[in-house]
Amino acid sequence: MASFPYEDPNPNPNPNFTQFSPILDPASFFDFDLSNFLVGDDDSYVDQLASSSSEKIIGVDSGGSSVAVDSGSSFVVSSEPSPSIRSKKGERKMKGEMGCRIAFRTKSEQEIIDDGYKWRKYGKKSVKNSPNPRNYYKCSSEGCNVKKKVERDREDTSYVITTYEGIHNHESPFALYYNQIPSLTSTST
DNA sequence: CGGTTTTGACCGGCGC
DNA sequence: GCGCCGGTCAAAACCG
Repeated sequence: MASFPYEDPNPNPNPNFTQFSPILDPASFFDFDLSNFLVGDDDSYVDQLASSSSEKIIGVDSGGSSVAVDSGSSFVVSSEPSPSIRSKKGERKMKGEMGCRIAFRTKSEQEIIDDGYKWRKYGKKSVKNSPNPRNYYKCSSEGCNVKKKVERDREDTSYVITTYEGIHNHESPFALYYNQIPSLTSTST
């Protein structure tokens, strides 16, 4: 089922879904409560997750695809960085780099969720909506300008909100790893 | 030595 | 025009 917009041309930075990577080190980052995702079409997702927690949320990406998730789940998908930052004319004055944005909230004590990619922290900022700082990461791979934002839930510091921006132009070193697993490769064809 | 992290400064956009 | 805010960069420090 396409519960989540996992229809990108490239592997998302968060393949840690039970149906995708049963081989990914579960002891590392599979211990989170993946049942909590964010849904929205802009930055308001934080506000949503802050107010809603036990209701079914329907997320719609810019493409028109609707996403339904179970109670408590939250997931954010956007083909654009921000639908509200475009000019009043309706034209996107954006540089046009990032393709999609995916945000999800996970219950974890550590915000450093290693998804298999190499991230380099390039900034830290305090957001007004949260007493906690927000960390900015960028994919270390050359040519891969994928960015990641990590911050703690302002309501539940037990939760971590991770926002991915862009699509990796390369396979995750981890993906390559489990791609070599004959048990998994058997899924192809 | 290379790569990464850290922290402050700087910048662009928006609102008022 | 100024202030606020979020986002990014950059120099230095640090670690392996």
